[in-house]
Amino acid sequence: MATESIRRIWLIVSKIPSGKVASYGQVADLAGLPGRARLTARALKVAPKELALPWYRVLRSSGEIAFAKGSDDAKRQAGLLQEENVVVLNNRVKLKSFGWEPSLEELMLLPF
DNA sequence: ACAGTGACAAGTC
DNA sequence: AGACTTGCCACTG
Repeated sequence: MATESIRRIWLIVSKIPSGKVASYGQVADLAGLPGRARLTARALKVAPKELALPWYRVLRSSGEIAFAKGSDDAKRQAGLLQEENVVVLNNRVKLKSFGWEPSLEELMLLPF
């Protein structure tokens, strides 16, 4: 069974809007877990696929896709992002253009 | 108990 | 642009 922290991370990820991306650290922060970027990575790895989380909208703080460049996982992620009109060049996304900046209302809806 | 290992990040050089 | 270091902590052997 997933821990409370893991479930909070899943909740945040589910709120990243289509066409936008967030970093592992940002997701952890929003989940009330500052400094826990690696837990975000773990949470995505163990997430049951029935949740259908938009895991591919989560990138490194640099905007890079976390998977090794050229790997099947990286290619799949880039493809999913481009379907949402997010531009992926050389395994990375420009956070300046596509980074998610949650509005106040969105933050208010969070359960903490 | 203990050492390694992560879908990471920020700081330093 | 890289390469390293430290901090994070759940999980695994």
